[in-house]
Amino acid sequence: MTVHSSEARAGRASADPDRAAKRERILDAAERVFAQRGFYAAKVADIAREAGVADGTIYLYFKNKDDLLICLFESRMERVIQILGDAVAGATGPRAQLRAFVAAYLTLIADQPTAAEVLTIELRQSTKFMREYSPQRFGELLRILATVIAAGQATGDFTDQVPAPHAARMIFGMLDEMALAWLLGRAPRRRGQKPASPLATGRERGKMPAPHGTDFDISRAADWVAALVTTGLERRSPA
Amino acid sequence: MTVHSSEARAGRASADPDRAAKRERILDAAERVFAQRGFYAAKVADIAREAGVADGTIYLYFKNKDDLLICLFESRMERVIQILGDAVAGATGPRAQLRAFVAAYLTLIADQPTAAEVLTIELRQSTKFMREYSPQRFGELLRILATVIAAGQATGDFTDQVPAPHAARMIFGMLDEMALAWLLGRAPRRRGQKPASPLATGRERGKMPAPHGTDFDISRAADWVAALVTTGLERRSPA
DNA sequence: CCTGACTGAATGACCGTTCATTCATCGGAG
DNA sequence: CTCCGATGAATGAACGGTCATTCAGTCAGG
Repeated sequence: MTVHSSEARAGRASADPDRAAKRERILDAAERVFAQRGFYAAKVADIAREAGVADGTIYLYFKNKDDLLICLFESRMERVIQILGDAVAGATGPRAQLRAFVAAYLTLIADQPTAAEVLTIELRQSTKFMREYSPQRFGELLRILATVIAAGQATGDFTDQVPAPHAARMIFGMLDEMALAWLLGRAPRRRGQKPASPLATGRERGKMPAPHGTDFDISRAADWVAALVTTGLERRSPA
Repeated sequence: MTVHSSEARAGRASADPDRAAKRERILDAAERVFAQRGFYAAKVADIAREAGVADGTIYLYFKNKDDLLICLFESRMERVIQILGDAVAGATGPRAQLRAFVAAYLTLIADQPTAAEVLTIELRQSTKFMREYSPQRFGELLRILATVIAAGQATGDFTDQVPAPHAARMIFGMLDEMALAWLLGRAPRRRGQKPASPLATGRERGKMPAPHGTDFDISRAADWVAALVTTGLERRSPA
């Protein structure tokens, strides 16, 4: 399908650019389906339908369902790291860089909620695996942050009470939790199908509108995170 | 179908205490198996064997596999909340209470790594579901923390730049991430069986000893978290 | 004997994966 | 330019393996 004018040329030419596009179509579909149903509940057939291809076609592009998840992770994570790296590079001085990182991360979540949902929620279904499987990507993200902090410690802007790598981990934890809270607090489910949750196979409980009433402006979260990270909770000077 | 937990009473004399004990045996077994294999990869038969009962027996105590996970969650989470509540109650003043909470949480992780693994890692396999399903328990935990913070804000010990509930979330995120890092950084796998990870069905990569070389004294983590939370990264006074 | 807790082999549904087949496209021969 | 066989991407029905769940028995205690 599609292949109109362009590809023509040198015989097999259609293979490369077209192939990549279809691969991307499948990844996009997988992203949507995983986000909606969760990895384990997502059927390969669902993804195929969503991508508009046959079940078997998926196996021409990916080794198996696991491979699909891994490739999706790699693809999206690369994008994330790119953006965060740019954000940091675009700021000057540890404080500004730290703030830029935080803001960029949360903006990313807000802008790409579907991708974020997969990275933040569904991939956790195999966090243990993912972090064992591709510590690089995830470590890369932490390293960007740790580098900023270490730099700040070197210049004396930041205290060195907390080792930079651990500080980075904690900050990531804060961001991750805020992202999670925000993602779960949005309009609950999308389409008509079964309510997605991997476990909900059994009964269907009346879906509560939002987990706790958790629903907030995520851009404000950046300020909260930045405030907590830089100045902490304690009042600086007595009242 | 199946009994509703507490109903029994009258009927069989031995029924109640005995029954509860066996139920607990199954829960313990499930905890171990889930921690080792992950929820989806864990077979009901594995849990039965681990508990020393027949497959069918599990269904005399739990409605189904999902129910088993839910009950496990409820059981362990109750314990956690109890302990954290006590820790806070045992300290005086917002700062001390905050520190007590942090220390108690991480101590819990260190003392009960198996339970922690289930709550922190494997339950995440269905975070979306769990948090939708039982927001109470999880919210309870956050509320303990938020209450401490709000109290501190009221007394003027803490800044109110960050709304207490969100501050609580962020702190929990930090703790969670540190717990995760520590749990994943320990001696990788236990028994002989397949390497547990739900996804690793495919190839088997030479298991790296530890994700990044992440391995640290978790009790020290309490200090880091407390430091970051209370005073932040920025140096208080110029160098 | 009853009773009912317990057993574990048997059942059946479900889904990832395969593969025989289809068909659009292409290049060379006439 | 047209025709023809080759090519391999795409298809989707069917396969096979894996478990969760069931239930017809077993048996110990009363």
